[in-house]
Amino acid sequence: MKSEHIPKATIERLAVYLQILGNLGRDGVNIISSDKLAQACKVNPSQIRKDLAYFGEFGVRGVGYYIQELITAIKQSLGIDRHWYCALVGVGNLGRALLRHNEFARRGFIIRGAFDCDQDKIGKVESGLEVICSKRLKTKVRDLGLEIGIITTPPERAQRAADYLVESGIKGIINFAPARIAVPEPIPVEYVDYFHQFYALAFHITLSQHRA
Amino acid sequence: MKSEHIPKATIERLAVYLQILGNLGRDGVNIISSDKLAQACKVNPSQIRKDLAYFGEFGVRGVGYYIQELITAIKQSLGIDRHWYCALVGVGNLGRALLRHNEFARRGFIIRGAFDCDQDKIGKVESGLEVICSKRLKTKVRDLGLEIGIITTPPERAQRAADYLVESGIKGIINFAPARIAVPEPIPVEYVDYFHQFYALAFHITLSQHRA
DNA sequence: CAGTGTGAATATCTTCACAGCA
DNA sequence: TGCTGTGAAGATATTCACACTG
Repeated sequence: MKSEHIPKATIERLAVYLQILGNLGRDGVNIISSDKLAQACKVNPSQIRKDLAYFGEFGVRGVGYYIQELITAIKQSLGIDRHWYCALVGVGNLGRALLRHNEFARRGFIIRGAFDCDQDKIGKVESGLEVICSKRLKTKVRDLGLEIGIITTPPERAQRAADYLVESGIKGIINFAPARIAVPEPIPVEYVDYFHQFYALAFHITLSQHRA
Repeated sequence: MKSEHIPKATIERLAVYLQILGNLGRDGVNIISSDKLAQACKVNPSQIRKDLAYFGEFGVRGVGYYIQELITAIKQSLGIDRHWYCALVGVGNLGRALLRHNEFARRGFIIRGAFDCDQDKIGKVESGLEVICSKRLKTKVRDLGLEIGIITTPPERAQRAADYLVESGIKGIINFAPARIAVPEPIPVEYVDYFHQFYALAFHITLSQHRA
């Protein structure tokens, strides 16, 4: 297959497959069929086969998928078979929590620069990183090889942070601030707000109670 | 319209609309058209009108939507025009970070119980909450009126946490642990893993570089 | 012969286009 | 006149069903 346009939903599911495969691999499982994997992540088996087919042929007919190979293949497909250096902008509560969270490095997203525009914060050290003035992003992005920007400012400062990042030549942005940002077309932006999931849950609970 | 089945994507967008409307409201804007709102969140204007139509008629023809009214209407539609009491299971790094994060209470999700199965943690106080043995969930869920369970355990303990929560009569679960969990049909589960967004971003960046 | 890979069929979501109302 | 609300059309995504292969 190796098609051009890949559904957003496929990417999300690949991340889920990866998670499950990782846990299975740790449990010592070596091979899995699309049916079994489908059960584990509650999707349709053909969905899995189709999702994988966008990137290549990773299975063995009559057998299934070798877990370690499949993990490698998915990581390659997503582009996470390598390190990504990140710039974090906004050293508030959330920013500090993320800086301390060593899961980032473990998953290959290495925060190498912490930025803020607050004079009181600049120069202080957080998790081994000196907080640098946001206006110096451009130099640092170049010198440290930063590719991903992580915005953790308050909402009203998110756009400015995005502007600095874009200007500095960043390749993509993850925005944790509860505000939409505008960036030039080619730069991808992903939004993180786990309250969305809380809202969805509240909605589903309310709905089922309404029916009852 | 007031239809029965509502697309998952619609719920996600409602959360986005809410975010933008909130920011606009704070900026003193009173009325907005679906076109203007659509620009702000980069979706199709009909999409917004259709999303809202699932829940009722909130606009004024020839005028647009009164922002405060619309916010109220969306909150009601999602079931977040009230408080939700939550149980947090797993007082590790992530659990502690969430307990300290007062944004939860501000958005109406009040963590009233912190649970763990580690004897060393039980009895300690975190952000004003005494950590309680997970086995005592049932009593506490009843006594404190907890409705939502938040799982912040390591992946290998997520299923057990889910089992305790289900057994205790919880109405819905948010799972921050990087593992899928199985629960009986009627109980809704939402997964939170912001690395999914990092993966999606890495994918998009890699894709665009590959094209270049 | 079990289980993948995939074209065809179905289901779902999004966008269009315009009727209808303030 | 301007913008909502919505049926119909179009675009996308999911599932089916089976040919194909190790």
